[in-house]
Amino acid sequence: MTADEPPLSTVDALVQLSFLVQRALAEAGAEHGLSVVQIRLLGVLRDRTAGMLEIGGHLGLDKSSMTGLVSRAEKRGLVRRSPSPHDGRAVLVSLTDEGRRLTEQGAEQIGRRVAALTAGLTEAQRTELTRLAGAVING
Amino acid sequence: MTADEPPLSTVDALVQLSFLVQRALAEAGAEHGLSVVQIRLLGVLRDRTAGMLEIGGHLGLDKSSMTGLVSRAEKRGLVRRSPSPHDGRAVLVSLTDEGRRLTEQGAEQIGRRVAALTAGLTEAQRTELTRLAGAVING
DNA sequence: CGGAACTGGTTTGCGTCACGTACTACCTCG
DNA sequence: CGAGGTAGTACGTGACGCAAACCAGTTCCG
Repeated sequence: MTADEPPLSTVDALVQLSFLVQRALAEAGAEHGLSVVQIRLLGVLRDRTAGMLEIGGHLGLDKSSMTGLVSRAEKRGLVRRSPSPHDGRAVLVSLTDEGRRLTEQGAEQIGRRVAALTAGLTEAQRTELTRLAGAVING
Repeated sequence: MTADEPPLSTVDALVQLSFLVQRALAEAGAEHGLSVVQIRLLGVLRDRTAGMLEIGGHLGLDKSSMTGLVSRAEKRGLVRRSPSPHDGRAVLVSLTDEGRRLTEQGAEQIGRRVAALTAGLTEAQRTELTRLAGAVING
């Protein structure tokens, strides 16, 4: 008998939910030896190709943190560094074929895991949750 | 003019929302030199006093990870290790007064930051979001 | 043109965090 | 008592993350 849990505050609910999602992300990544940060890196590069600084902006990381992050991904053959044609200082980071393959595959698995979290909701509830989450995101 | 964003899938919405919340957590913690993990540690200890293994279970961490985590918190005077009266092997971890103070204070700041995320919602929407998140959590 | 100021990245050094393995001390059960 | 399981710790390794110093191209301006 699953006891009725005490009602959560909005804050507690969002915090706990975020941990659930993060854990799903971490587990999905672990299947391919990817950390959450690496997953985010691939996610950012999915539809664009960007410089280190720009990626760091998306991820909220310092540029000095980027070097190692990208280098590790590069060493695994997921990502490629190429010199910017317009700026001799800059570097463009993009997915390799292997990286793209892994990104698609990972996205699918993350989808499955996160969807499983909402398996207990009705379709209407899921839609509503998505709408509300979207409203928060586009604050 | 904030352009209408494209509609997000449920998965994308939850993932992005989780990152927003995690960032709020990280920022709130940073004000006191606490990492997200340390915050969680304090959170677990807020209403109970537990052994290393039990805490590790709540946090999803290996017992070997716990030693360092608790030791660092102990070094900052936030947490105390005491021998279990019933089991010579075990150790009981509990908050110090300083740790409790910081926990309360941090909880309040986290509350503010997370609440700020939902500032754009109506009260009814916030209630509904909380209900749906709760349903996922007790899924 | 030529130097000053700026900018994108890397390097280095330090601390946090997480894991696996190995080891100690302490139960518990037969 | 001895075998086996359990709670924690120690140690080495690796991913992260930041700050500060540094380099090489860029841009700005006189």
